[in-house]
Amino acid sequence: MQAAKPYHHGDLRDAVLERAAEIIGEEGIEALSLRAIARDLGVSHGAPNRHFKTKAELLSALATKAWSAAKDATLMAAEKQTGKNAYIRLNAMGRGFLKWALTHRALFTALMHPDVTRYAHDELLEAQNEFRETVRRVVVETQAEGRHPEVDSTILNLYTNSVPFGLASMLINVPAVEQPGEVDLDVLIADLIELVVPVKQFSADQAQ
Amino acid sequence: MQAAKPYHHGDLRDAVLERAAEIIGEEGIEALSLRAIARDLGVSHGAPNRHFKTKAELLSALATKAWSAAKDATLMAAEKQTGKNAYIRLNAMGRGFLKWALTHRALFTALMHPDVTRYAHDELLEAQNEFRETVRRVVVETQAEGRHPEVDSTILNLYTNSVPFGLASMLINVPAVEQPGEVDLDVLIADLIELVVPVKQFSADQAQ
DNA sequence: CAAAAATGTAGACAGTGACTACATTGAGAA
DNA sequence: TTCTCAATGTAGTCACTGTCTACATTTTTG
Repeated sequence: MQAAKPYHHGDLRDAVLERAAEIIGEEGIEALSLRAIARDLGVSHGAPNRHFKTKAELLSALATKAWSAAKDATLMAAEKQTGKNAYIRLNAMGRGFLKWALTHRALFTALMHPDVTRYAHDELLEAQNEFRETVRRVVVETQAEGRHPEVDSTILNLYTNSVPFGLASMLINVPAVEQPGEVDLDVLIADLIELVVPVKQFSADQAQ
Repeated sequence: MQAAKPYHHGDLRDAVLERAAEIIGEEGIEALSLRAIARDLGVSHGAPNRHFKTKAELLSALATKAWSAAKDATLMAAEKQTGKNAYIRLNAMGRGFLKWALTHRALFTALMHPDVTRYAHDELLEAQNEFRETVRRVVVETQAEGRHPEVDSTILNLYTNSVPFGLASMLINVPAVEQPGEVDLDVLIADLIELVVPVKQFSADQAQ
């Protein structure tokens, strides 16, 4: 006979976060319920409360994870362009972030959820700050290389961030916005980011 | 003696929508409850259901109202620039929209709520479509005047929309993003939109 | 003026978040 | 190793919520 189900789950905290992301993706954030998660994981309805005192705390933790994952995806895109100039790296970061957001919609949703701000924990602010600094550093570099030198760097940074965030928000949350096909996605993303951080100027074979 | 409270409220549907927006602004969308709205308005807990069969329907109606208000604010900004070229009109629309979003945060939140998409009614799609067409027309005009002629108009339209939407989303929903002061708001908005739809080129006294 | 549609009320039900007291387990101090 | 206690899971409870019913009141309409 099989060993009886152990009293302790072992990794309930992560399992709850993972299932929460699944439910948000499948049924929407409004349908998220601690008790349903507990049922799905085969634990009692109170168990998740050991790891998240309130539902807001669960959302906050999910958003923290999302900021961290977004930073990783953005950084990884930049590292493929090590050695290149800041334009090329920032362009890659924009594409990397946008691709991540569109392929991890539940996490991006948590990231931008209007109520997460209200109950932001220190960890959340920390993860969010790391993301922001990661981007800001390269934005400032592009400015040193001649991108919009006339503009205050805070403004340029806000603008640069707003495009990927706005695009992801609209494509994910706004009904009936033109949804790109699977194949076109990378091209669409590249065309859009090119408008914010142009790099075609550095590509010899693109000379028109 | 006072006349007894009338059996019928008179304008319950609008009152519910208005109170819902207030609650979202004050306590967040997660705290929204049909029963609390009913209590606040002094009607029985079931009364709102006569006007909104489900909570999702209420959110959908609020989003519809929001799209319509956003369109009005955007159009009104454009009409002040009648006769000017499309750059100037589109720039004004961007500023008008962003100003509206930042001064009507609850409505903008409803507009972008991730679950509204899921239960979108025809009216919502209609209101959203009117907004999109309003913007798209002027975007296409700017392109005819020489703005990014190399880009597909759908891409340019997505990009143009993404900046105000992204900025509003970040400033409203992302914790600890640089919050501008009251006085600076118009300047900040103008500087940001200038990056998307430049108009300083048309202003003689701005020649550097 | 009568009938019917619209609107509001009151009660019920299952599901939820959050709290409690209690049970089981595992890790570190003795 | 054994004991102790913090961490983790369980089961019960409570107020509250969304939604559904049956019924009451008002307004509209034919």
